[in-house]
Amino acid sequence: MSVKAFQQVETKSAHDQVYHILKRAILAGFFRPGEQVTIRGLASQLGTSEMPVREAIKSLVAQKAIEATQDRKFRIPVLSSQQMKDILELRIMLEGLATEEAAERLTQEQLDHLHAIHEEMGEAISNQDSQGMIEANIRFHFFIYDQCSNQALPAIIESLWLQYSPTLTEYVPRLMKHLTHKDQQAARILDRERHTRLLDAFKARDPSRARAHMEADLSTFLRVVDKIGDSFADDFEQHRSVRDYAKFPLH
Amino acid sequence: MSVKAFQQVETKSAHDQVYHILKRAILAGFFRPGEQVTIRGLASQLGTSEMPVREAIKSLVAQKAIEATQDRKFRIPVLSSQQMKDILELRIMLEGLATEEAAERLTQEQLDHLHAIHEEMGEAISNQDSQGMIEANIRFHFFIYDQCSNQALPAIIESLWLQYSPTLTEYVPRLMKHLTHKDQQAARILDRERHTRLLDAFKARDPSRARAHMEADLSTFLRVVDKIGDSFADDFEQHRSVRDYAKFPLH
DNA sequence: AATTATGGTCTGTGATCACAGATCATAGTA
DNA sequence: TACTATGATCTGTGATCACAGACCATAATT
Repeated sequence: MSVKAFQQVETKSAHDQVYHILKRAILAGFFRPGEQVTIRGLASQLGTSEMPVREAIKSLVAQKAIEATQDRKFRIPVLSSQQMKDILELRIMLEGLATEEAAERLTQEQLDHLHAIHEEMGEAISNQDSQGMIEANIRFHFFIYDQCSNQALPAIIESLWLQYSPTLTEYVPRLMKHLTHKDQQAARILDRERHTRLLDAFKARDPSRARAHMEADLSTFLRVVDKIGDSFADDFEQHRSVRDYAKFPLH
Repeated sequence: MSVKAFQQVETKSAHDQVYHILKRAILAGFFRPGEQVTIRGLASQLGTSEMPVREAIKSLVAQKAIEATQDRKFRIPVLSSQQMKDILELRIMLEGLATEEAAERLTQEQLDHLHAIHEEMGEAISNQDSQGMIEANIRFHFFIYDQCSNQALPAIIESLWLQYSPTLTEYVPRLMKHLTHKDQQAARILDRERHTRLLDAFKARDPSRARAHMEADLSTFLRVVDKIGDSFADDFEQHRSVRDYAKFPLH
């Protein structure tokens, strides 16, 4: 289910297509926290009518990926640093478990596929293709999670990512400013470094080491968020901009 | 959010009301696994039009509380014993954590409220009021989870309950048959016994003991499901019956 | 000039309708 | 009698419309 967010979904229903497009767009950082989303706006930009968009938005509201405000509008949630930390705490548990379970089951073929995604991500970094980098990162993680033995787990992890991604995307460049220049340089290849360490653990057939790496990386980020706190969270504003959905075609 | 499923929701939107009614109905075992739910059927029985019901169903589909079948119908999911075990495994982690966190924060007032629910459940058992027993049980658990420090946790737990409750309700009487008569007698007051032990741990201000009790009880059930397996899961059929929504008034 | 009133616009909401696909009972046919 | 064909019915789906509330810019009034 979750990795399908970045695959072509072969459903005939317009509602499902809109739903998956919006999920992809949210995960890819296409929306900014606090940004308002409107039914008619999305409908016209996606070339469909209100109905499928309404249902998709309501579905995402149920998953807390979109927020229904008191004045009867929809917007992308703005997470406080406390909410970020809460979700990170759960991510450490759940993605740690999923990583360990996946490590116990990964076939050579699946490992090769992970390597392929890893290479794609390397190319995206080389080409300064941040969009491609983000998408490769998502596909890398969810390909792992989808291999875990607990079938209920990937969906929960995905729901956390959906809540968390827009604020995360907004946080990252701001977190960068709090790092030294040397650390910034390191951070640019950090994701890939993490993936390399994970792949090593997978190759070594060491599930607990794989889990430890995943947990450690998320814990590092948790500490950073905890340190920075809400010091810059107050300037999330209501965003409204013309959106280019060319990357998420409906047909 | 979650405990509100059993409170009066003061929203003006028909969609939200239908959504909460359906959640309550699902958690309370009102639907049987495999049972078909239809938009027009619910709309007429709830005295509203198709639109709010459509949106509510789509929301619940996104949470996997309702399943969209391949032949374009909606039905209550039928979970295999493996799916039950997967969810139970996550429940042990998540409800264990939530219980521990709640135990660290419970005020005396909240403890008193838990006692009150505990008493209600005792009366329901005495009166053979199974509906009241189930609802008291739900309120007892979610009142605890709602007190945990991690604000993202209760919603995840609720989503697991929504997936899990219909099949669980169907399982229980069948599991009973696999117990000895003496064990059956014990099982009738099992829920209350569990709650008593939990309340003791809460009163003793012992979070880790509270967590251990919660985990142990769920683990016991996990072992039972594992032992019984899918031996009787094949006779879940498509149910269709006239539903009495009198207990879930829309207005 | 400052305040109030007004009207247009944008929002979600609920209702209704036409339609296509699936299903099933019934009637027609071999 | 057994099989087939047909038509009624039920399903979700998508589109469209009217409506009320919020918002805002503009005009009228004090």
